Amino acid sequence: MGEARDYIARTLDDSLRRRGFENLGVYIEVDRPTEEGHGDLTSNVALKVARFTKMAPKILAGELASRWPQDDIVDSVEAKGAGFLNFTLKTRWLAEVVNQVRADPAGYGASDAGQGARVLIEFVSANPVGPMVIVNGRAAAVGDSMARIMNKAGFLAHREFYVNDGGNQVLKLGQAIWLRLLEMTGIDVTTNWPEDVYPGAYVKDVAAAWRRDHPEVPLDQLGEHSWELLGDYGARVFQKQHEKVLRQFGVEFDRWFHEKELRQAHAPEAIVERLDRLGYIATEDGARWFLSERFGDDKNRVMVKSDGTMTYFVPDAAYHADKFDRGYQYVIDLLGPDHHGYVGRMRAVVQALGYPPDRLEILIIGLVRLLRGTELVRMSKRKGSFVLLEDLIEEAGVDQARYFFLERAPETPMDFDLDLAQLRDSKNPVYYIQYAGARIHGILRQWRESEQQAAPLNLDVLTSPLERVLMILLSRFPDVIARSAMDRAPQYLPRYLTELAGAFHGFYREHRILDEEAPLRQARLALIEAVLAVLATGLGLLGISLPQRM
RNA sequence: GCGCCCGUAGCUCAGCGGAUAGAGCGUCUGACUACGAAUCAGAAGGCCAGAGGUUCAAGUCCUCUCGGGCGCACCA
Repeated sequence: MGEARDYIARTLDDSLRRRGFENLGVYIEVDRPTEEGHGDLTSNVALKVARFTKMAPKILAGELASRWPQDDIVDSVEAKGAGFLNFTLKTRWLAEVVNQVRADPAGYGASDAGQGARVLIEFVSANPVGPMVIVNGRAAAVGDSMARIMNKAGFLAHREFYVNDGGNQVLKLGQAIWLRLLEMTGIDVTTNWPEDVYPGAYVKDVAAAWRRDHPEVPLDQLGEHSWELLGDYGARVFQKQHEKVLRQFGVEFDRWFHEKELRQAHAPEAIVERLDRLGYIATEDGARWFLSERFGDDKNRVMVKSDGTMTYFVPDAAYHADKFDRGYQYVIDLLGPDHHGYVGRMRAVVQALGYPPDRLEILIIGLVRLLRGTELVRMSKRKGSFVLLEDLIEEAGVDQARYFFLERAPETPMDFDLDLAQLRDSKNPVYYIQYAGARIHGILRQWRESEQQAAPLNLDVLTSPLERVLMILLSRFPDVIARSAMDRAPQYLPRYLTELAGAFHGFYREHRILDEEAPLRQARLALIEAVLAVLATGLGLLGISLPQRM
């Protein structure tokens, strides 16, 4: 399809030049039409260039159509409407896509849209002070699939999880573990529980685990001086947990980047010094401020508090500098909805440090509201009440959960209906796609078990409209992936796969395969094998399985 | 108050400045003695929140208004 588009665009350009219209190439667009009956590809170039050619779009389109050269790709050209050119491609040419897919079933869909650009996608980055919740699952699904899609489209994308194990949060976690340890000795800690320490009951398990690992330590020797130690222990426990749950969810990170390492290397201090040398640091009220307003931020930001400690922002700035220093051309952050107050300052610091600010792409993952039926489930990390990602995986399954997260635009707020996600019936759209694959597997299985002889493959016999629709969809696959990668929009893929599955189901109802004469049978088998390959690749990019039987 | 996201069919949402705005669910009608009915064919359902503007062309871009969500710490 891409090939046909390029060819048509070139030919249009030639025709315009022959008429004496030079340099109109940028106005040539060849797109897939939004409506049926407008051909396989369409161009609005006659409308676009009207003000340069001083020709009525209708007339120019008519002339371009009537003088279209003979070729193997375009079957017919029609001038329609206000000046549109509608191209119908030769069915035989389209059928070549079947050979293309069969030549490399797993590789089909790849493109060089990304031109090998190195990309770092940071996502989830949940603090290691508690279990992962459903919102983390959305970021995990989006980030992971985005990386898979971008890699398929010729980018070199890496996945990274930033572990906030260096700050105050970990101390607070240590304090909570300490309190839970005291509790185990019979002391009442709940009555005077400190307000800013997580009361979540899950900390009890961590405390118990620590006790098992360190039975020799007398509990009365623990105190405030132990918080860091206990916190580090807890952070490691939770990171392990995160890794495990994410792996279950089909998400692997290329690197877990520890804030602690940055601190040990004094990278945060270096960042403040760097900004200071550049003249972007001012001292006021005993604190050192980054003058981020100069770079479009709402207000200046404290980097070093008056007590000498650094704000969370500083190591994070150092982390981002590190990303660019490692040679990534695109740095993509997927942040939670509660972080969009953070975007301005991060952009500002990147710019201040001399990195290209437009290469920092911050995508805010929309809020996930949980419903059970119509009832809103309230979540609060501080109160310790929330639905865990592992519970969701258990209840809904990986395939369903990932599909729900990936079918809509990442930045839009969504309602996640736990009841609906648990439905294991046809209402769940992921089955629709998987069922198409299972049907094809069934037919291929039956074919292998039959006594039928294979015939030489001749794609000329694929002439029915329903076959044609499948071929067009197959040929669009690389474009869909490329566009999904360029727009950072994984949601294009579920929609495409639903369309492909639907086209297959329609074809399947209408046409027989194994009952046909050998040439047609062979060609249709090849066609559905190609459909299967694309379904498998597409679902694979989404991290969704394609079972052979359902 | 300021900033970000969102207002499209009864519901959940697509829609890369182009032609008659789409899909799934729900509703209604129909289709299996045939490779898997978790399927298919069809119908009904819309002042794209509202008002201005830019454009040959606006659901799409710009401005304002209204409605919903979220964020605006010497917290992380």
